[in-house]
Formats: sequence, structure tokens, C-alpha cells
Amino acid sequence: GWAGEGPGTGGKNRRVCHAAARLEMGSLWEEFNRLGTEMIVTKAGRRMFPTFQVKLSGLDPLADYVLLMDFIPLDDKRYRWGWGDGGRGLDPGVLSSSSPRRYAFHSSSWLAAGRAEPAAPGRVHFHPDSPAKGAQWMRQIVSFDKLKLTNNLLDDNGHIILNSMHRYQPRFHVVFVDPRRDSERFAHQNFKSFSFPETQFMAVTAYQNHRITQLKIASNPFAKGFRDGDPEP
Amino acid sequence: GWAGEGPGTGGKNRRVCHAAARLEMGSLWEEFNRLGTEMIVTKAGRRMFPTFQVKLSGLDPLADYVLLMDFIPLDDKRYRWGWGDGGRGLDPGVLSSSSPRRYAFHSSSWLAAGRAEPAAPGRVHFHPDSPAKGAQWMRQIVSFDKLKLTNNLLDDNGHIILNSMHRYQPRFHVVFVDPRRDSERFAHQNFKSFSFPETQFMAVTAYQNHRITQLKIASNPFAKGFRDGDPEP
DNA sequence: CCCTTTTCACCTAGGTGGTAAGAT
DNA sequence: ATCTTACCACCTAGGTGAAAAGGG
Repeated sequence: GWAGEGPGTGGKNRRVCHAAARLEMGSLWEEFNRLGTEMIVTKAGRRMFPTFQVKLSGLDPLADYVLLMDFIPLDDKRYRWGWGDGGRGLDPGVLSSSSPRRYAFHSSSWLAAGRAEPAAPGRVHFHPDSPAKGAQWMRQIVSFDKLKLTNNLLDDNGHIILNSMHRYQPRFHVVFVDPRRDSERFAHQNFKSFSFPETQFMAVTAYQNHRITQLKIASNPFAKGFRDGDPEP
Repeated sequence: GWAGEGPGTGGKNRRVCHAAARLEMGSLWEEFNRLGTEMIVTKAGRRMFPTFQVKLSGLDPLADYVLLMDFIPLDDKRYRWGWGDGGRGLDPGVLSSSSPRRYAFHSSSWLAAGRAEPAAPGRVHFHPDSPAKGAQWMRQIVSFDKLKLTNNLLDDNGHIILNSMHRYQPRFHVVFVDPRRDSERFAHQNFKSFSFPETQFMAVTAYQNHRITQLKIASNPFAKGFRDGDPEP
């Protein structure tokens, strides 16, 4: 899908107001999202799969930009995976805002289980090529494959800290590097944010939905060792 | 060793005139140089070993710099490896400008064998983190481990093109990114070059001096598979 | 004969989910 | 019971020199 822009586009600097971002691997993201995407978090840090990748356009080729990501809680709940008492629990269809399809034949599903833990330190991840010219960013797909997720509140590797069993929405930000002296005063005008609902996920320390596990194994090259059936090139 | 600066430091921009570069792994470079360093060139491109790495100082922390390398022919000769007629040939001691030690007990040595081939296209290799602030470059060792050498005159991968059986001197350049409009007119003032004699080498398609081969195997982690004796941690 | 190219086994380096043990 | 951790086999990806084959 194309750019879901943040609210309040008014008053933006002309260097960012035309910026657009297309999510790459959209169909794969949607396939995961239909099942209820889960992302592993570990103490050492784990990459996301699918990797968050965007194709940019509308930047000033000669201007400098910083690209970064952050993750915001989707609600104030803690979840658990299990059997509901007579179907009272939320099912993956409910968690997927882009598809109302139900999976009633699943025996298990995600259930709200109390209020969220205190929010983890709100870190951001700068794309390591930042800063760079607009031309450079638009030349090819921008991939956040160095981004890692951790559940270690004391992490000192600069990874994104999330609470397991909580839901998150990745956000992507394009920041124009303003050369003006008092650029701080224009900071609110110099960035543009993008949010793709199909990339929301549940942070977990181990996969709960076996369909998610199977889709990860089927689509992540690094998990090829767990495929059993004949491959389809 | 410390920075061997290029000639003509006069009239340099103040953003580069105090720049200094210390070659890392100096003792390893010298060990190779004493034997007559050889670097493999292949069609696909081969990394250098040792890797060219420097520690920078004296940059303006807030100014932008581009770091790059090029390779200049050390003479106008073509060489071959073999037996001289009564010791007329050059030996590794002659090739090593930093050490006059002779290796008369070697049965083979490098011999001049005619004039150099037409010079290959004079490419440069930009450090992939360029441009970046002085503070960023000085924070840690700058490593040119993405640089690859090729003997393919038609190479279109952006690798450094060299003639096999010719001698080269790597050069390292620090370029201040001048924000002035007519910065081209100051280009000659905005860079500073460094040349470390112990990094000179002979380009080859296959190692000639067996002592070089053994030193590569002993010191390059990727060649560990060819070590035979018990390791010494 | 000398040099170059290709292929290969053997490494480094690091990303997978499975599994069993550990923690609460 | 439920969630977390540590370790593992098995991958991807790519950097080594050896050896054999190829070319002038």
C-alpha cells in the first residue's frame, strides 16, 4: 500500500511535504497480518521479519534527510495466548484492522489479560545511512534490516525495547536536516511520518500461533532449514 | 607509523591542514613489506589483506569530510617472479623501501621484465560512510574493508583496476566538503593526502613468494582452513 | 613456460526456529 | 501454567588459498 501519512500535514516544510513512502513486500506483510503478525524479542536483539522496507519519492534530491523508525503501543493491554471461555477472547480477525475475516476454527487466540506494563524506554532507530541526500534515499529501496527488537529494559546496544505480549505499530519518519541556525524552532515542520497498519505486530519471546511460525519458515531464507516439503522455486 | 603527508602542505584549508592519520596494524604491514607484499587481483574483485585501516585525528568535529583511496604505480616496470642469472635480479629487500634486508637465500625473486602496461583506468574508492562529520570519522578506526582489487579493465562494479605484475602504492585522501558556492576553485586546498610506504605491494593473480602465502594464511582469519600446525591463541 | 581463470573445500560471521531447562 | 532463556543444528552470505584447467 501507499503512504499512510500522519495527521497534521499542514505547515510542513516544502522539503518534506511532498515526501511519499511505499511499503515494500506489501502482500507478504498482509499475509502475516491476516494471521496476526508476531515478532520475536530476545535479550540480544532479534531482527524483524518481514523486514521493514520502503521506496521513497518526492524528496528534494539535493537536500539532506535522516530516516528513522519508532514503535508505538497499539493499546494499553497485555495479552496472552490461549483458550477463551466460550469464545469470549479476541481472535486474529479482531487484531487485524485491515481484514475482518474470522478464524473461529482456531482453537486458540489472543486474549486481553490485564493492563499494559509500564512503557519501555521510547527508543528510535536511525537508518545507518543517515544523513544522506534525497537522491540517495530515492535511488533504491530503503531497508531497515539492521533494526533489532529486544525485551531487555537495560539494553545498551541501542536496540528497540518492547514489552513481550504487547502490540505495537511501527512508524517511519523522514526528517529534513535543516541547515538554518535556529532549526530547532522549525523541527515540527521538518519531518513527515508514515504508519502502515499492515505492519503492526505482537511482540513475543516465542511464537504462539503455529500458522505464523509456518509462514515465517516458508518465507524467511534464514529459516530454510526448517522447511520439510519439496521447495517451489 | 604516523602520517606520511603528501608534498605541498602550504595553502591548505584549516579544516584539513591539521588532519593526521595513523596506519593501523603497522607491524603486520611491515612484516609483509619485509617479504615483499603481494595482493591478489581477480576478475570479480578481491579484498586487500592486510586491510587498509587508519586512525584519524585533527579533523574539525563539526565539518563534513569525504574519505577515499587510490593507487599509484610505483614505477614504469613490469615484473616477473623467477631465477636471476647470477643474482642480477631485484630481490625483496630492494622492493622494500623501509628495510634494506636481503633475502639472498631465496632461490627466486622479483625481476624487472620490461616496461609497464598502459596504466589501468585511474579509479578511486570512496569510503562508503562518506560524507560524514569529522567527529564520526575520528570516533573509531576507519576501515577500507569494502575496497576490492580487480585486473578486469572492463570492470563495472566500481572496483580498483590494477595491472597484475605491477607495483603500487596505496594513497589515502581526506577531503573537506566545502559548503561555499564556488568550492571547485578551492578544491586544491580542501584535501590532504597520506602515503604509507609499508603498504606498497605487487599485484598478482596468484601468489609467487611462498613466504607471503604462509604469512597470509597465518594472519588472515578467512584462511584459517589452510593452517596445519597447532594454533597459538 | 608463465600467467590467468575457474572451481572447490574450508573457513568467518551471523540470522533461523526447535528444544529443553529455567523462572515466576 | 505460562512465559523466558540458553543452547543448538541448520541455514544464508561471503572471504580464503589450493589445485586443476585454460590461454598465449
